Amino acid sequence: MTSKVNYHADQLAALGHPVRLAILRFIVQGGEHGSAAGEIQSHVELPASTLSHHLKRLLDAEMLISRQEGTFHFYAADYESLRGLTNYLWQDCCKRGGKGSP
Amino acid sequence: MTSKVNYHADQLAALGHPVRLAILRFIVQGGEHGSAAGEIQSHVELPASTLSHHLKRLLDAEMLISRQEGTFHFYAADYESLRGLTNYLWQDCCKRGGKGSP
DNA sequence: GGACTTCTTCCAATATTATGGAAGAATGCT
DNA sequence: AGCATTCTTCCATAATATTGGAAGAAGTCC
Repeated sequence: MTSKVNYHADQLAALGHPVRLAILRFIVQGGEHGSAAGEIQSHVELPASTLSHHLKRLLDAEMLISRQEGTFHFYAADYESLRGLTNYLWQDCCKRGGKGSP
Repeated sequence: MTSKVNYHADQLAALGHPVRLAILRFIVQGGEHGSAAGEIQSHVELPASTLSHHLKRLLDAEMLISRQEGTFHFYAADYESLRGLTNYLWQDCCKRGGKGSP
Protein backbone atom coordinates (compact mmCIF):
# COMPACT_ATOMS: atom_id res chain seq x y z
CA MET A 1 0.00 0.00 0.00
CA THR A 2 2.44 2.60 1.17
CA SER A 3 4.96 0.75 -0.95
CA LYS A 4 3.16 1.93 -4.06
CA VAL A 5 3.94 5.51 -3.17
CA ASN A 6 7.56 4.62 -2.62
CA TYR A 7 7.74 2.62 -5.81
CA HIS A 8 6.36 5.37 -7.98
CA ALA A 9 8.22 8.10 -6.15
CA ASP A 10 11.38 6.22 -7.00
CA GLN A 11 10.36 6.12 -10.64
CA LEU A 12 9.62 9.82 -10.65
CA ALA A 13 12.93 10.55 -8.98
CA ALA A 14 14.65 8.47 -11.63
CA LEU A 15 13.06 10.67 -14.29
CA GLY A 16 13.66 13.79 -12.24
CA HIS A 17 17.07 14.52 -13.65
CA PRO A 18 17.64 16.38 -16.92
CA VAL A 19 20.09 13.84 -18.26
CA ARG A 20 17.95 10.84 -17.38
CA LEU A 21 14.83 12.44 -18.76
CA ALA A 22 16.71 13.20 -21.96
CA ILE A 23 17.88 9.60 -22.06
CA LEU A 24 14.36 8.24 -21.71
CA ARG A 25 13.04 10.52 -24.41
CA PHE A 26 15.88 9.63 -26.74
CA ILE A 27 15.12 5.98 -26.22
CA VAL A 28 11.36 6.44 -26.46
CA GLN A 29 11.71 8.29 -29.73
CA GLY A 30 14.33 5.92 -31.05
CA GLY A 31 11.98 3.09 -31.89
CA GLU A 32 11.16 -0.36 -30.69
CA HIS A 33 14.47 -2.17 -30.78
CA GLY A 34 16.00 0.24 -28.28
CA SER A 35 19.28 2.09 -28.33
CA ALA A 36 22.79 0.93 -27.56
CA ALA A 37 24.57 2.63 -24.69
CA GLY A 38 27.05 4.04 -27.17
CA GLU A 39 24.36 5.73 -29.24
CA ILE A 40 22.89 7.23 -26.11
CA GLN A 41 26.29 8.37 -25.01
CA SER A 42 26.98 10.23 -28.22
CA HIS A 43 23.62 11.91 -27.84
CA VAL A 44 24.03 13.11 -24.28
CA GLU A 45 27.79 13.63 -24.51
CA LEU A 46 28.83 12.33 -21.12
CA PRO A 47 31.60 10.09 -19.83
CA ALA A 48 30.74 6.41 -20.10
CA SER A 49 30.74 5.82 -16.39
CA THR A 50 28.41 8.70 -15.66
CA LEU A 51 26.02 7.51 -18.32
CA SER A 52 26.14 4.00 -16.97
CA HIS A 53 25.13 5.21 -13.54
CA HIS A 54 22.13 6.99 -14.99
CA LEU A 55 21.11 3.98 -17.04
CA LYS A 56 21.34 1.79 -13.98
CA ARG A 57 19.14 4.19 -12.06
CA LEU A 58 16.49 4.07 -14.78
CA LEU A 59 16.80 0.31 -14.93
CA ASP A 60 16.44 -0.10 -11.17
CA ALA A 61 13.32 2.04 -11.29
CA GLU A 62 11.98 -0.24 -14.02
CA MET A 63 11.67 2.56 -16.52
CA LEU A 64 13.96 0.72 -18.93
CA ILE A 65 14.52 -2.80 -20.12
CA SER A 66 17.95 -3.97 -21.23
CA ARG A 67 19.19 -6.63 -23.56
CA GLN A 68 22.65 -7.59 -24.75
CA GLU A 69 23.84 -8.33 -28.28
CA GLY A 70 27.49 -9.12 -28.43
CA THR A 71 29.30 -6.35 -26.66
CA PHE A 72 26.44 -3.98 -27.22
CA HIS A 73 23.96 -3.24 -24.47
CA PHE A 74 20.59 -2.13 -25.75
CA TYR A 75 18.12 -0.18 -23.69
CA ALA A 76 14.43 0.11 -24.44
CA ALA A 77 11.62 1.90 -22.66
CA ASP A 78 9.38 -0.09 -20.34
CA TYR A 79 6.10 1.27 -21.63
CA GLU A 80 3.90 -0.68 -19.26
CA SER A 81 5.80 0.78 -16.38
CA LEU A 82 5.55 4.27 -17.82
CA ARG A 83 1.84 3.82 -18.34
CA GLY A 84 1.45 2.57 -14.79
CA LEU A 85 3.24 5.63 -13.54
CA THR A 86 1.12 8.17 -15.41
CA ASN A 87 -2.02 6.29 -14.43
CA TYR A 88 -0.99 6.46 -10.81
CA LEU A 89 -0.54 10.20 -11.00
CA TRP A 90 -4.11 10.70 -12.16
CA GLN A 91 -5.68 7.95 -10.09
CA ASP A 92 -8.77 8.85 -8.11
CA CYS A 93 -8.53 12.37 -9.43
CA CYS A 94 -11.44 14.61 -10.18
CA LYS A 95 -14.12 12.01 -9.65
CA ARG A 96 -16.83 14.59 -9.80
CA GLY A 97 -15.93 15.68 -13.33
CA GLY A 98 -14.12 18.89 -12.51
CA LYS A 99 -12.16 20.89 -15.02
CA GLY A 100 -9.03 18.87 -14.34
CA SER A 101 -10.46 15.55 -15.52
CA PRO A 102 -8.07 13.67 -17.80
CA MET B 1 14.33 23.76 -26.14
CA THR B 2 16.68 22.24 -23.65
CA SER B 3 14.84 24.28 -21.04
CA LYS B 4 11.79 22.08 -21.48
CA VAL B 5 13.75 19.07 -20.34
CA ASN B 6 14.98 20.95 -17.32
CA TYR B 7 11.55 22.29 -16.54
CA HIS B 8 9.89 18.90 -16.61
CA ALA B 9 12.79 17.14 -14.92
CA ASP B 10 12.35 19.59 -12.09
CA GLN B 11 8.66 18.72 -11.89
CA LEU B 12 9.43 15.02 -11.86
CA ALA B 13 12.04 15.52 -9.18
CA ALA B 14 9.48 17.43 -7.14
CA LEU B 15 7.17 14.43 -7.36
CA GLY B 16 10.06 12.03 -6.86
CA HIS B 17 9.84 11.96 -3.09
CA PRO B 18 7.46 9.73 -1.16
CA VAL B 19 6.18 12.51 1.05
CA ARG B 20 5.66 14.95 -1.78
CA LEU B 21 3.97 12.36 -3.93
CA ALA B 22 1.68 11.51 -1.03
CA ILE B 23 0.96 15.21 -0.60
CA LEU B 24 0.02 15.64 -4.24
CA ARG B 25 -2.25 12.63 -4.17
CA PHE B 26 -3.90 13.75 -0.97
CA ILE B 27 -4.58 17.12 -2.56
CA VAL B 28 -5.67 15.66 -5.87
CA GLN B 29 -8.14 13.37 -4.14
CA GLY B 30 -9.28 16.05 -1.77
CA GLY B 31 -11.41 17.94 -4.25
CA GLU B 32 -11.41 21.24 -6.05
CA HIS B 33 -11.08 23.78 -3.30
CA GLY B 34 -7.74 22.41 -2.22
CA SER B 35 -6.45 21.48 1.23
CA ALA B 36 -5.11 23.64 4.00
CA ALA B 37 -1.53 23.06 5.09
CA GLY B 38 -2.81 21.90 8.44
CA GLU B 39 -5.01 19.19 6.93
CA ILE B 40 -2.09 18.01 4.88
CA GLN B 41 0.13 18.03 7.92
CA SER B 42 -2.19 15.84 9.95
CA HIS B 43 -2.28 13.45 7.02
CA VAL B 44 1.46 13.11 6.49
CA GLU B 45 2.37 13.57 10.16
CA LEU B 46 5.44 15.70 9.82
CA PRO B 47 6.77 18.82 11.54
CA ALA B 48 5.33 21.99 10.11
CA SER B 49 8.62 23.29 8.82
CA THR B 50 9.43 20.08 6.99
CA LEU B 51 6.03 20.06 5.38
CA SER B 52 6.39 23.67 4.36
CA HIS B 53 9.65 22.90 2.58
CA HIS B 54 7.96 20.17 0.60
CA LEU B 55 4.99 22.35 -0.28
CA LYS B 56 7.33 25.06 -1.48
CA ARG B 57 9.15 22.59 -3.67
CA LEU B 58 5.90 21.49 -5.29
CA LEU B 59 4.86 25.09 -5.68
CA ASP B 60 8.16 26.09 -7.28
CA ALA B 61 7.80 23.23 -9.73
CA GLU B 62 4.31 24.52 -10.56
CA MET B 63 2.63 21.31 -9.50
CA LEU B 64 0.51 23.18 -6.98
CA ILE B 65 -1.35 26.45 -6.75
CA SER B 66 -1.79 28.23 -3.44
CA ARG B 67 -4.32 30.62 -2.05
CA GLN B 68 -4.80 32.21 1.33
CA GLU B 69 -7.94 32.54 3.41
CA GLY B 70 -7.36 34.22 6.70
CA THR B 71 -4.51 32.44 8.35
CA PHE B 72 -5.15 29.32 6.33
CA HIS B 73 -3.04 28.49 3.32
CA PHE B 74 -4.81 26.32 0.80
CA TYR B 75 -3.05 24.22 -1.75
CA ALA B 76 -4.63 22.81 -4.89
CA ALA B 77 -3.24 20.74 -7.72
CA ASP B 78 -2.20 22.48 -10.92
CA TYR B 79 -3.91 20.10 -13.29
CA GLU B 80 -2.79 21.82 -16.47
CA SER B 81 0.76 21.47 -15.35
CA LEU B 82 0.26 17.83 -14.45
CA ARG B 83 -1.33 17.21 -17.81
CA GLY B 84 1.55 18.97 -19.55
CA LEU B 85 3.98 16.76 -17.70
CA THR B 86 2.36 13.45 -18.59
CA ASN B 87 1.95 14.60 -22.17
CA TYR B 88 5.62 15.42 -22.33
CA LEU B 89 6.55 11.96 -21.14
CA TRP B 90 4.65 10.33 -24.00
CA GLN B 91 5.45 12.92 -26.63
CA ASP B 92 6.71 11.66 -29.96
CA CYS B 93 6.46 8.15 -28.63
CA CYS B 94 5.64 5.11 -30.68
CA LYS B 95 4.78 6.99 -33.85
CA ARG B 96 4.60 3.81 -35.81
CA GLY B 97 1.83 2.33 -33.67
CA GLY B 98 3.86 -0.13 -31.65
CA LYS B 99 2.53 -1.96 -28.66
CA GLY B 100 3.47 0.90 -26.38
CA SER B 101 1.18 3.46 -27.97
CA PRO B 102 -0.80 5.41 -25.41
C1' DG C 1 -2.55 46.40 22.06
C1' DG C 2 -2.10 41.56 23.42
C1' DA C 3 -2.90 36.79 22.92
C1' DC C 4 -3.71 33.15 19.77
C1' DT C 5 -3.71 30.48 15.43
C1' DT C 6 -1.61 29.13 11.14
C1' DC C 7 1.98 28.73 8.47
C1' DT C 8 6.66 30.20 6.60
C1' DT C 9 11.67 31.32 6.73
C1' DC C 10 16.28 30.99 9.01
C1' DC C 11 19.81 28.13 10.23
C1' DA C 12 22.66 24.16 10.79
C1' DA C 13 23.25 19.23 10.74
C1' DT C 14 22.81 14.95 8.35
C1' DA C 15 21.98 12.14 4.39
C1' DT C 16 21.69 11.25 -0.36
C1' DT C 17 22.98 11.98 -5.21
C1' DA C 18 25.94 13.04 -9.06
C1' DT C 19 30.26 12.84 -11.25
C1' DG C 20 34.16 10.81 -13.64
C1' DG C 21 38.94 8.57 -13.78
C1' DA C 22 40.77 4.05 -13.35
C1' DA C 23 40.23 -0.65 -13.24
C1' DG C 24 37.41 -4.68 -14.41
C1' DA C 25 34.17 -7.88 -17.01
C1' DA C 26 32.27 -9.80 -21.22
C1' DT C 27 32.43 -10.49 -26.05
C1' DG C 28 34.37 -10.89 -30.59
C1' DC C 29 38.16 -11.05 -34.01
C1' DT C 30 42.44 -12.64 -36.03
C1' DA D 1 46.37 -16.49 -26.90
C1' DG D 2 46.49 -11.54 -27.67
C1' DC D 3 44.18 -7.40 -28.51
C1' DA D 4 40.33 -4.25 -29.42
C1' DT D 5 35.61 -2.86 -28.46
C1' DT D 6 31.76 -1.91 -25.44
C1' DC D 7 30.11 -1.13 -21.36
C1' DT D 8 30.00 -1.66 -16.16
C1' DT D 9 31.71 -1.39 -11.34
C1' DC D 10 34.95 0.60 -7.86
C1' DC D 11 36.24 4.49 -5.55
C1' DA D 12 36.57 9.14 -3.92
C1' DT D 13 35.04 13.87 -4.20
C1' DA D 14 31.86 17.55 -4.83
C1' DA D 15 27.28 19.13 -4.94
C1' DT D 16 22.39 19.00 -3.58
C1' DA D 17 18.51 17.59 -0.80
C1' DT D 18 16.21 16.58 3.49
C1' DT D 19 15.22 17.48 8.12
C1' DG D 20 13.42 20.02 12.10
C1' DG D 21 13.95 23.39 16.15
C1' DA D 22 13.64 28.20 16.82
C1' DA D 23 12.31 32.52 15.38
C1' DG D 24 9.47 35.35 12.33
C1' DA D 25 5.42 36.98 9.55
C1' DA D 26 0.47 37.59 8.77
C1' DG D 27 -4.00 37.19 10.01
C1' DT D 28 -8.04 37.01 13.57
C1' DC D 29 -10.46 38.01 17.82
C1' DC D 30 -11.23 40.07 22.27
